Amino acid sequence: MRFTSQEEYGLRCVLQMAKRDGEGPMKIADLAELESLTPAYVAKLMRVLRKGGIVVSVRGQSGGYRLARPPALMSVADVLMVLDHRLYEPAYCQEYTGISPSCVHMSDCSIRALWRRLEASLWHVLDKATLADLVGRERETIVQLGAPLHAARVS
Amino acid sequence: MRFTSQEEYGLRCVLQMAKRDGEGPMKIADLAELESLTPAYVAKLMRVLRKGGIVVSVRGQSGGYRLARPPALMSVADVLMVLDHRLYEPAYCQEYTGISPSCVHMSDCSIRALWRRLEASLWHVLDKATLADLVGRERETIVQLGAPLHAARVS
DNA sequence: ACGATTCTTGACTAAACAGTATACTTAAAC
DNA sequence: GTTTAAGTATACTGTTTAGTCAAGAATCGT
Repeated sequence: MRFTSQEEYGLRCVLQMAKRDGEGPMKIADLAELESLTPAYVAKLMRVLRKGGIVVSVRGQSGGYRLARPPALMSVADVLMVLDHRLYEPAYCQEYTGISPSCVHMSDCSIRALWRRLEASLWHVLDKATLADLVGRERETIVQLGAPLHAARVS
Repeated sequence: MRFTSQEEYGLRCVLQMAKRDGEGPMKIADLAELESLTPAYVAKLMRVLRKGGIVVSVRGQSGGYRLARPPALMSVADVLMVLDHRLYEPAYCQEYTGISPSCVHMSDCSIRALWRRLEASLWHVLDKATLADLVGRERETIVQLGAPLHAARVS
Protein backbone atom coordinates (compact mmCIF):
# COMPACT_ATOMS: atom_id res chain seq x y z
CA MET A 1 0.00 0.00 0.00
CA ARG A 2 1.62 3.20 -1.03
CA PHE A 3 1.29 6.83 -1.89
CA THR A 4 2.50 7.86 -5.34
CA SER A 5 5.28 10.44 -5.57
CA GLN A 6 2.80 12.69 -7.26
CA GLU A 7 0.55 12.65 -4.21
CA GLU A 8 3.32 13.32 -1.76
CA TYR A 9 5.06 16.11 -3.66
CA GLY A 10 1.87 17.55 -5.10
CA LEU A 11 0.34 17.90 -1.66
CA ARG A 12 3.52 19.50 -0.33
CA CYS A 13 3.38 22.16 -3.01
CA VAL A 14 -0.28 22.81 -2.29
CA LEU A 15 0.55 23.20 1.38
CA GLN A 16 3.21 25.78 0.58
CA MET A 17 0.59 27.71 -1.30
CA ALA A 18 -1.88 27.36 1.55
CA LYS A 19 0.72 28.72 3.95
CA ARG A 20 1.00 31.89 1.88
CA ASP A 21 -2.59 32.17 0.74
CA GLY A 22 -3.57 35.72 -0.04
CA GLU A 23 -0.01 36.90 -0.64
CA GLY A 24 -0.27 36.79 -4.42
CA PRO A 25 0.56 33.99 -6.83
CA MET A 26 3.56 31.70 -6.20
CA LYS A 27 6.06 31.01 -8.94
CA ILE A 28 7.18 27.55 -10.00
CA ALA A 29 10.75 28.52 -9.19
CA ASP A 30 9.82 29.46 -5.61
CA LEU A 31 7.88 26.26 -5.00
CA ALA A 32 10.79 24.26 -6.41
CA GLU A 33 13.18 26.05 -4.11
CA LEU A 34 11.02 25.61 -1.01
CA GLU A 35 10.40 21.92 -1.63
CA SER A 36 13.79 21.08 -3.06
CA LEU A 37 12.36 19.85 -6.35
CA THR A 38 13.34 20.75 -9.90
CA PRO A 39 11.28 23.51 -11.52
CA ALA A 40 10.41 21.13 -14.37
CA TYR A 41 8.90 18.66 -11.97
CA VAL A 42 6.93 21.29 -10.11
CA ALA A 43 5.58 22.46 -13.46
CA LYS A 44 4.34 18.97 -14.16
CA LEU A 45 2.67 18.72 -10.77
CA MET A 46 1.04 22.10 -11.24
CA ARG A 47 -0.40 21.00 -14.54
CA VAL A 48 -2.14 18.12 -12.83
CA LEU A 49 -3.37 20.34 -10.01
CA ARG A 50 -4.61 22.99 -12.38
CA LYS A 51 -6.52 20.53 -14.54
CA GLY A 52 -8.02 19.11 -11.38
CA GLY A 53 -9.24 22.51 -10.24
CA ILE A 54 -7.02 22.73 -7.17
CA VAL A 55 -4.97 25.70 -8.32
CA VAL A 56 -5.39 28.47 -10.87
CA SER A 57 -2.57 29.98 -12.86
CA VAL A 58 -1.67 33.55 -13.68
CA ARG A 59 0.54 34.02 -16.68
CA GLY A 60 3.04 36.69 -17.53
CA GLN A 61 5.29 38.76 -15.35
CA SER A 62 4.52 38.56 -11.64
CA GLY A 63 2.33 35.56 -12.43
CA GLY A 64 2.31 32.15 -10.79
CA TYR A 65 -0.19 29.90 -9.09
CA ARG A 66 -2.70 30.32 -6.31
CA LEU A 67 -5.25 28.04 -4.69
CA ALA A 68 -8.62 27.85 -6.38
CA ARG A 69 -10.38 28.10 -3.00
CA PRO A 70 -9.41 29.27 0.49
CA PRO A 71 -7.39 26.69 2.47
CA ALA A 72 -10.16 26.23 5.00
CA LEU A 73 -12.53 25.12 2.27
CA MET A 74 -10.21 22.59 0.68
CA SER A 75 -9.64 19.17 2.21
CA VAL A 76 -6.66 16.91 1.80
CA ALA A 77 -9.09 14.46 0.25
CA ASP A 78 -9.88 16.96 -2.51
CA VAL A 79 -6.20 17.33 -3.33
CA LEU A 80 -5.26 13.66 -3.18
CA MET A 81 -8.21 12.72 -5.37
CA VAL A 82 -6.78 14.94 -8.12
CA LEU A 83 -3.17 13.77 -7.70
CA ASP A 84 -4.06 10.10 -7.91
CA HIS A 85 -7.30 8.34 -7.00
CA ARG A 86 -9.05 6.37 -4.28
CA LEU A 87 -7.51 3.23 -2.86
CA TYR A 88 -10.53 1.15 -3.75
CA GLU A 89 -12.83 2.51 -6.41
CA PRO A 90 -15.53 1.12 -8.68
CA ALA A 91 -13.10 0.32 -11.49
CA TYR A 92 -10.84 -1.59 -9.12
CA CYS A 93 -12.33 -5.02 -9.79
CA GLN A 94 -12.07 -4.50 -13.54
CA GLU A 95 -8.35 -3.94 -13.18
CA TYR A 96 -7.35 -6.98 -11.19
CA THR A 97 -8.70 -9.85 -13.24
CA GLY A 98 -5.56 -11.96 -13.63
CA ILE A 99 -5.53 -13.57 -17.06
CA SER A 100 -9.32 -13.68 -17.34
CA PRO A 101 -11.36 -10.90 -18.91
CA SER A 102 -13.20 -10.41 -15.62
CA CYS A 103 -12.51 -11.11 -11.96
CA VAL A 104 -13.28 -14.66 -10.88
CA HIS A 105 -14.81 -13.36 -7.64
CA MET A 106 -17.61 -11.33 -9.19
CA SER A 107 -20.43 -12.96 -7.28
CA ASP A 108 -18.75 -13.57 -3.96
CA CYS A 109 -15.71 -11.54 -3.02
CA SER A 110 -14.48 -11.60 0.53
CA ILE A 111 -11.84 -8.94 -0.01
CA ARG A 112 -14.15 -6.34 -1.50
CA ALA A 113 -16.02 -5.73 1.76
CA LEU A 114 -12.76 -5.23 3.58
CA TRP A 115 -11.44 -2.78 1.00
CA ARG A 116 -14.66 -0.81 1.28
CA ARG A 117 -14.27 -0.59 5.02
CA LEU A 118 -10.69 0.57 4.63
CA GLU A 119 -11.69 3.14 2.08
CA ALA A 120 -14.36 4.57 4.37
CA SER A 121 -11.93 4.67 7.24
CA LEU A 122 -9.36 6.56 5.19
CA TRP A 123 -11.74 9.09 3.80
CA HIS A 124 -13.16 9.74 7.21
CA VAL A 125 -9.76 11.15 8.13
CA LEU A 126 -8.92 12.85 4.84
CA ASP A 127 -12.24 14.61 4.33
CA LYS A 128 -12.02 16.31 7.69
CA ALA A 129 -8.47 17.55 7.33
CA THR A 130 -8.43 20.91 5.56
CA LEU A 131 -5.34 22.60 4.21
CA ALA A 132 -5.89 25.33 6.79
CA ASP A 133 -5.74 22.71 9.55
CA LEU A 134 -2.44 21.42 8.26
CA VAL A 135 -0.73 24.76 8.02
CA GLY A 136 -2.19 25.97 11.28
CA ARG A 137 -4.04 28.93 9.81
CA GLU A 138 -7.58 27.82 10.35
CA ARG A 139 -8.39 30.71 12.64
CA GLU A 140 -7.77 33.25 9.92
CA THR A 141 -10.56 31.95 7.79
CA ILE A 142 -13.56 29.80 8.52
CA VAL A 143 -13.93 27.73 11.67
CA GLN A 144 -14.10 24.03 10.89
CA LEU A 145 -16.44 21.49 12.41
CA GLY A 146 -14.97 19.09 14.93
CA ALA A 147 -11.55 19.13 16.50
CA PRO A 148 -8.69 20.56 14.45
CA LEU A 149 -6.23 18.00 13.17
CA HIS A 150 -3.21 19.03 15.15
CA ALA A 151 -5.10 18.57 18.41
CA ALA A 152 -5.45 14.83 17.80
CA ARG A 153 -2.50 12.62 18.65
CA VAL A 154 -1.96 9.17 17.24
CA SER A 155 -0.10 7.24 19.87
CA MET B 1 -2.96 5.90 -3.03
CA ARG B 2 -2.90 2.36 -4.26
CA PHE B 3 -2.47 -1.29 -3.53
CA THR B 4 0.27 -3.08 -5.45
CA SER B 5 -0.70 -6.03 -7.62
CA GLN B 6 1.38 -8.18 -5.35
CA GLU B 7 -0.80 -7.28 -2.39
CA GLU B 8 -4.06 -7.91 -4.17
CA TYR B 9 -3.14 -11.21 -5.83
CA GLY B 10 -0.99 -12.42 -2.97
CA LEU B 11 -3.81 -11.92 -0.49
CA ARG B 12 -6.23 -13.70 -2.82
CA CYS B 13 -4.00 -16.75 -2.94
CA VAL B 14 -3.63 -16.74 0.83
CA LEU B 15 -7.41 -16.59 1.14
CA GLN B 16 -7.77 -19.63 -1.11
CA MET B 17 -5.44 -21.48 1.18
CA ALA B 18 -7.33 -20.31 4.25
CA LYS B 19 -10.55 -21.57 2.73
CA ARG B 20 -9.05 -25.07 2.46
CA ASP B 21 -6.94 -25.01 5.58
CA GLY B 22 -6.28 -28.49 6.94
CA GLU B 23 -6.95 -30.24 3.64
CA GLY B 24 -3.28 -30.77 2.81
CA PRO B 25 -0.93 -28.56 0.80
CA MET B 26 -2.18 -26.65 -2.23
CA LYS B 27 -0.30 -26.82 -5.50
CA ILE B 28 0.79 -23.77 -7.47
CA ALA B 29 -1.18 -25.07 -10.44
CA ASP B 30 -4.39 -25.24 -8.39
CA LEU B 31 -3.99 -21.74 -6.98
CA ALA B 32 -3.29 -20.44 -10.48
CA GLU B 33 -6.43 -22.12 -11.77
CA LEU B 34 -8.63 -20.85 -8.94
CA GLU B 35 -7.41 -17.26 -9.20
CA SER B 36 -6.98 -17.15 -12.95
CA LEU B 37 -3.29 -16.34 -12.75
CA THR B 38 -0.34 -17.97 -14.52
CA PRO B 39 1.48 -20.64 -12.52
CA ALA B 40 4.71 -18.71 -12.94
CA TYR B 41 3.23 -15.65 -11.30
CA VAL B 42 1.74 -17.63 -8.43
CA ALA B 43 5.18 -19.17 -7.87
CA LYS B 44 6.64 -15.69 -7.57
CA LEU B 45 3.98 -14.63 -5.09
CA MET B 46 4.53 -17.78 -3.07
CA ARG B 47 8.21 -17.08 -2.80
CA VAL B 48 7.49 -13.73 -1.21
CA LEU B 49 4.90 -15.24 1.13
CA ARG B 50 7.21 -18.07 2.11
CA LYS B 51 10.12 -15.77 2.87
CA GLY B 52 7.76 -13.62 4.91
CA GLY B 53 6.64 -16.56 7.00
CA ILE B 54 3.04 -16.54 5.80
CA VAL B 55 3.13 -19.94 4.08
CA VAL B 56 5.34 -23.00 4.29
CA SER B 57 6.22 -25.22 1.36
CA VAL B 58 6.30 -28.98 0.98
CA ARG B 59 8.50 -30.21 -1.82
CA GLY B 60 8.36 -33.30 -3.93
CA GLN B 61 5.41 -35.26 -5.25
CA SER B 62 2.13 -34.45 -3.51
CA GLY B 63 3.77 -31.29 -2.18
CA GLY B 64 2.51 -27.71 -2.28
CA TYR B 65 1.91 -24.86 0.16
CA ARG B 66 -0.01 -24.45 3.37
CA LEU B 67 -0.49 -21.56 5.80
CA ALA B 68 2.16 -21.18 8.46
CA ARG B 69 -0.54 -20.60 11.12
CA PRO B 70 -4.27 -21.27 11.39
CA PRO B 71 -6.44 -18.69 9.57
CA ALA B 72 -7.93 -17.41 12.81
CA LEU B 73 -4.50 -16.45 14.05
CA MET B 74 -3.40 -14.61 10.96
CA SER B 75 -4.58 -11.09 10.22
CA VAL B 76 -4.82 -9.36 6.87
CA ALA B 77 -2.31 -6.91 8.30
CA ASP B 78 0.22 -9.72 8.71
CA VAL B 79 -0.17 -10.75 5.09
CA LEU B 80 -0.13 -7.25 3.56
CA MET B 81 2.94 -6.34 5.57
CA VAL B 82 4.82 -9.16 3.85
CA LEU B 83 3.48 -8.46 0.36
CA ASP B 84 4.41 -4.79 0.47
CA HIS B 85 4.76 -2.48 3.45
CA ARG B 86 2.98 0.14 5.50
CA LEU B 87 1.60 3.26 3.88
CA TYR B 88 3.65 5.48 6.11
CA GLU B 89 6.69 3.96 7.79
CA PRO B 90 9.84 5.25 9.45
CA ALA B 91 11.84 5.14 6.22
CA TYR B 92 9.18 7.15 4.39
CA CYS B 93 10.74 10.56 4.97
CA GLN B 94 14.12 9.31 3.75
CA GLU B 95 12.54 8.35 0.45
CA TYR B 96 10.81 11.56 -0.46
CA THR B 97 13.57 14.12 -0.27
CA GLY B 98 13.28 15.71 -3.70
CA ILE B 99 16.72 16.64 -4.99
CA SER B 100 18.16 17.17 -1.52
CA PRO B 101 19.88 14.43 0.47
CA SER B 102 17.27 14.79 3.22
CA CYS B 103 13.71 16.06 3.48
CA VAL B 104 13.40 19.83 3.88
CA HIS B 105 10.64 19.37 6.45
CA MET B 106 12.65 17.49 9.03
CA SER B 107 11.95 19.78 11.95
CA ASP B 108 8.39 20.77 11.20
CA CYS B 109 6.30 18.59 8.93
CA SER B 110 2.59 19.14 8.75
CA ILE B 111 1.93 16.13 6.56
CA ARG B 112 3.67 13.62 8.79
CA ALA B 113 1.09 13.88 11.57
CA LEU B 114 -1.69 13.31 9.09
CA TRP B 115 0.00 10.26 7.57
CA ARG B 116 0.44 8.83 11.03
CA ARG B 117 -3.23 9.26 11.77
CA LEU B 118 -4.11 7.57 8.49
CA GLU B 119 -1.76 4.75 9.19
CA ALA B 120 -3.29 4.13 12.60
CA SER B 121 -6.76 4.25 11.16
CA LEU B 122 -5.88 1.69 8.49
CA TRP B 123 -4.18 -0.70 10.80
CA HIS B 124 -7.05 -0.54 13.20
CA VAL B 125 -9.14 -2.21 10.51
CA LEU B 126 -6.50 -4.56 9.11
CA ASP B 127 -5.23 -5.92 12.40
CA LYS B 128 -8.68 -7.01 13.45
CA ALA B 129 -9.58 -8.78 10.23
CA THR B 130 -8.33 -12.37 10.34
CA LEU B 131 -8.21 -14.69 7.35
CA ALA B 132 -10.81 -16.81 9.11
CA ASP B 133 -13.14 -13.80 9.24
CA LEU B 134 -12.77 -13.24 5.54
CA VAL B 135 -13.48 -16.78 4.47
CA GLY B 136 -16.28 -17.20 6.98
CA ARG B 137 -14.70 -20.05 8.85
CA GLU B 138 -14.01 -18.37 12.14
CA ARG B 139 -16.30 -20.69 14.09
CA GLU B 140 -14.21 -23.72 13.23
CA THR B 141 -11.21 -22.40 15.02
CA ILE B 142 -10.72 -19.72 17.64
CA VAL B 143 -13.33 -17.10 18.44
CA GLN B 144 -12.06 -13.62 17.66
CA LEU B 145 -12.47 -10.55 19.80
CA GLY B 146 -15.04 -8.02 18.64
CA ALA B 147 -17.58 -8.33 15.87
CA PRO B 148 -16.66 -10.46 12.87
CA LEU B 149 -15.86 -8.52 9.74
CA HIS B 150 -18.74 -9.68 7.60
CA ALA B 151 -21.23 -8.41 10.15
CA ALA B 152 -20.08 -4.83 9.58
CA ARG B 153 -21.44 -3.00 6.58
CA VAL B 154 -19.84 0.06 5.11
CA SER B 155 -22.61 1.99 3.47
C1' DA C 1 5.84 47.68 -29.97
C1' DC C 2 9.29 45.12 -27.53
C1' DG C 3 11.41 42.23 -24.40
C1' DA C 4 11.56 40.06 -19.93
C1' DT C 5 9.08 36.94 -17.21
C1' DT C 6 6.20 33.26 -16.38
C1' DC C 7 3.22 29.49 -17.42
C1' DT C 8 2.13 25.45 -21.17
C1' DT C 9 2.75 21.55 -23.90
C1' DG C 10 4.37 17.36 -25.75
C1' DA C 11 7.99 14.38 -26.38
C1' DC C 12 11.65 12.14 -24.29
C1' DT C 13 14.64 9.27 -20.81
C1' DA C 14 15.13 6.69 -16.57
C1' DA C 15 13.59 3.86 -12.90
C1' DA C 16 10.36 0.85 -10.71
C1' DC C 17 6.98 -2.65 -10.86
C1' DA C 18 4.49 -6.53 -13.16
C1' DG C 19 4.71 -10.62 -15.20
C1' DT C 20 7.31 -14.45 -18.00
C1' DA C 21 10.77 -18.00 -19.18
C1' DT C 22 13.97 -21.37 -18.17
C1' DA C 23 17.05 -24.19 -15.92
C1' DC C 24 17.66 -26.39 -11.42
C1' DT C 25 16.66 -28.86 -6.83
C1' DT C 26 14.01 -31.72 -3.73
C1' DA C 27 11.47 -35.67 -2.34
C1' DA C 28 7.51 -38.91 -2.77
C1' DA C 29 6.13 -43.06 -5.25
C1' DC C 30 7.07 -47.15 -7.32
C1' DG D 1 17.55 -46.15 -7.76
C1' DT D 2 14.71 -44.14 -11.28
C1' DT D 3 10.88 -41.48 -12.46
C1' DT D 4 8.02 -37.77 -11.89
C1' DA D 5 5.59 -34.15 -9.64
C1' DA D 6 6.35 -30.74 -7.19
C1' DG D 7 8.91 -26.18 -5.47
C1' DT D 8 13.37 -22.68 -6.18
C1' DA D 9 16.21 -19.36 -8.34
C1' DT D 10 17.67 -16.08 -11.56
C1' DA D 11 17.39 -13.54 -15.40
C1' DC D 12 14.69 -11.48 -18.75
C1' DT D 13 10.83 -8.59 -21.12
C1' DG D 14 7.02 -5.41 -21.02
C1' DT D 15 4.39 -1.70 -18.96
C1' DT D 16 3.65 2.04 -15.94
C1' DT D 17 5.25 5.82 -13.17
C1' DA D 18 8.82 9.33 -12.26
C1' DG D 19 11.20 12.94 -13.75
C1' DT D 20 13.62 15.87 -17.65
C1' DC D 21 14.01 18.78 -21.71
C1' DA D 22 13.16 22.13 -25.09
C1' DA D 23 10.23 24.89 -27.83
C1' DG D 24 6.03 27.75 -27.50
C1' DA D 25 2.31 31.06 -25.86
C1' DA D 26 0.48 34.61 -22.73
C1' DT D 27 1.04 38.74 -20.01
C1' DC D 28 3.16 42.68 -17.80
C1' DG D 29 6.23 46.69 -17.64
C1' DT D 30 8.39 50.09 -20.15
